[in-house]
Amino acid sequence: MGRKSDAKERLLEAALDLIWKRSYGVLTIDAICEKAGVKKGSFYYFFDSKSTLAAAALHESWYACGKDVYDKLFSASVPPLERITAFMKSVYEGQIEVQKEHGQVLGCPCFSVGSETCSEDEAVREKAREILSQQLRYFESAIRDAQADGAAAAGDAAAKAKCLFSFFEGSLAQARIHNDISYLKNLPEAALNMLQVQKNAAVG
Amino acid sequence: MGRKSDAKERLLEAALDLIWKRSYGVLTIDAICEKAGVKKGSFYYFFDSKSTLAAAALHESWYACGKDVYDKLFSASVPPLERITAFMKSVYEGQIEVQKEHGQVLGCPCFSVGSETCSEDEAVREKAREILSQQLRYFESAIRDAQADGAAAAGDAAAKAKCLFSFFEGSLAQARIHNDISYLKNLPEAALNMLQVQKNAAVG
DNA sequence: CTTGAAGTTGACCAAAAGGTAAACTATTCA
DNA sequence: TGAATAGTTTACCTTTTGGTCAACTTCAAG
Repeated sequence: MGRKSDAKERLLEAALDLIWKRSYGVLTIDAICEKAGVKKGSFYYFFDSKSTLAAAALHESWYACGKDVYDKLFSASVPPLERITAFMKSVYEGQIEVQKEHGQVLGCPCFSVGSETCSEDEAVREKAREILSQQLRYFESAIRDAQADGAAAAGDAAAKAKCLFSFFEGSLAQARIHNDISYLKNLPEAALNMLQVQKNAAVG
Repeated sequence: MGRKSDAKERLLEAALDLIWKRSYGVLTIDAICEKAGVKKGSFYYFFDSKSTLAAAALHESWYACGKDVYDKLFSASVPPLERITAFMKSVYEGQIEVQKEHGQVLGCPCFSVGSETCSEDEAVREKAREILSQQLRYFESAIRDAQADGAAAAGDAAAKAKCLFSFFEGSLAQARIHNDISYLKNLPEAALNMLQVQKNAAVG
């Protein structure tokens, strides 16, 4: 019973949007409230600090959206290396859209925020780490499957996944920093190279 | 003539330290002043905003320190691929020290700040971009030299450099986010792999 | 149609932040 | 010695921010 409201959702959305488009540091409770069209009193009805809200916003964005995308692209029904290339391609295309819409490549909010909050703000830091660790596991299991198929070179799959994921996130961040989508264009191809797939030499 | 002072240097140092250990977002003029042991009036005597100071701090840290390290490690007297592996190794070892001293892997301030300020704060953003672009060029020219020597696979050196540099910065950022030095351990080896050096198969 | 739970509002407060300026101090050159 | 220059300090102001609270509104179940 009682009154209904979507204010909580609006706050989560506003916070994520500010974090993604700008940064965690730029978050103020006033700014979030204004963007969400919610009064400060209501903010404190739902959350007890901006850190709590930000962690919740990252959580929602992953468990209610991002994860589904990963699940689809990394589906076991797709050949393992294709999961990776398809994922890379989809990120590239996604960021093209983002740049068109916002005038800026925005990259991955967890990675940016994770780096920003790594030495404080435990709630946010831990949430970013949690999500990034989950994303890493998609890479790892695709690599393991590719190795089992003989499609990827053998070797420590966890270490390779860390490399590939670092390369991926690093490229995304460069694209954000330089607002330059070209950092993402060769991602699919470069990912395959990293996994040392045997290639048919393209004879000119 | 007039009075002497190192207040300006102390402000630059304090700002860089705060940015590196925490983040750009956490910078406040009061905090910088307190850390530097300088009164706010003096701050405004030397700088006109925190953004100006931060850009100057990044500038100083690169042109008065960082660049020398790159120049030494990427010296033309060293075989090109060794420049890269030696660089990677030195970053790994450097960050071990950083973690020991500060309890945290801190990574590369330009990369963190660049990502944080990419959609505002033009002065800082441009300075971070400038420095990162210069760093990229060290990679690019080493790759070019390695290709000329036949030590690295042929192909678009600029694109390869972007890949390698993204991988490098991505790994550093992961190490920072997870406070986990292991992201950097295999950097030298992984860098060589990325450049597709012909390897002597290690026969067990 | 009332009652209580759920959510909203506006007014308010204290602290922190950005920013200014006039008076002061130290240095050096003439 | 005394300007002129370079840097420092203190006190002050305004705006922004984080945070609280009591009064108010809406809703739905009994």
